Amino acid sequence: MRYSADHKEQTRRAVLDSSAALAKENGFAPMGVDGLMKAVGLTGGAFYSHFASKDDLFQAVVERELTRSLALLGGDESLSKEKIKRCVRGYLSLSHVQDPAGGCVIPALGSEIARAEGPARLSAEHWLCELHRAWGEVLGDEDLAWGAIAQCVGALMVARMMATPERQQRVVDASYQLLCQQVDALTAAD
Amino acid sequence: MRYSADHKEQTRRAVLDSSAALAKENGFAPMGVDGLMKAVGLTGGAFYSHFASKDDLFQAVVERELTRSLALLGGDESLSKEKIKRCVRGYLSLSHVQDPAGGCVIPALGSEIARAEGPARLSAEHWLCELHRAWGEVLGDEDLAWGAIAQCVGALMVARMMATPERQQRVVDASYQLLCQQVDALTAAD
DNA sequence: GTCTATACGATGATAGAC
DNA sequence: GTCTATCATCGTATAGAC
Repeated sequence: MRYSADHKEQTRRAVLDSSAALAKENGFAPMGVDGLMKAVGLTGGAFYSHFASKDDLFQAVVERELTRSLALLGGDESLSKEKIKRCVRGYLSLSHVQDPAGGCVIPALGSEIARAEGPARLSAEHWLCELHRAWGEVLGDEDLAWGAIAQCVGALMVARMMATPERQQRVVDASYQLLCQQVDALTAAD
Repeated sequence: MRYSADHKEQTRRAVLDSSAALAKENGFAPMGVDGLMKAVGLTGGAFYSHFASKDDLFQAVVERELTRSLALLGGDESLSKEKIKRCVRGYLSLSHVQDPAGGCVIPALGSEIARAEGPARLSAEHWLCELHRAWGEVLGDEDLAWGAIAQCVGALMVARMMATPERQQRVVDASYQLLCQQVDALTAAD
């Protein structure tokens, strides 16, 4: 073949990376196959050597993103309350608010995922439940585990609707303080 | 004129109502002007007698929705902790999770609003700050006011990503319990 | 595997008849 | 104000040359 053995895999990975960032930035639906491939230096026609359809890409993007986020937030075996607090601190940060392309997929594409009825939604459900299980084990409180996840997702969405950095910071800080209080209250009760 | 005086206003209202529901259900971007007008029994061409552009409609939809939600959640002068809890109970309900078309615009179109740079985003910011002010006054805790808003938004988004009603219910119930605990803790400290 | 060219439908928006 | 007809553009996806 005219192309090296792993060239295809590398290209597919590049398309996936670029598409994920673009989708989180501007939404998945308005993203065109043409512009998507141009972003990695190729033309639209080459897309279908790597993905069966745009829907196929959506599923791949969601799975890639969720796997990455899970590894970042709860994949580690040595999870502890302190580590969760550190993860949440990073999640509820101004830099995360202002960098949707590099951040978590849930606040960016959550509603699109919720509307999807295919495997993308099932992946999201599975990942969220997995994170809930991990956090619930450490926190010892299943309600708080769901509440913390919802708090993080909601705070980021609300902060991103704010126009000024000051207000964005205000929202994520408030959520972080609340979460810390709740986690610390549990610790005190141990 | 061939049409009664308030006919235009009525039609505009109908388009607005229908578009808001459709946008919350399937997203605003993928909604076509043609299908949008067909939903109220008209053809696509008539759209531009009521809105300058699709962007103009987006702005109108967001403002309409936010005004309505604000009235429902914090517009009343007789706001109290108990009333906030009742509002939150309705917000964090299975019926709300399963009826995006009739529910709050923030979890449904939040990311699209956040990406908008025009008046729609400013409207959202203003409305969220207004709700925060109202809840903050009653709760006497500004952090908790932001946290409660974020909790509601996030829980609804997370619940909508769940595939089964049981898991959806689980998520919103957990968030409701947490919020009640926090509000009651404040009341006890009064 | 990637390119160019193309088929085909849907989109946002406008013009003119009624 | 609403309709039909139309334009220009862009969308996804495919076919064939290299």
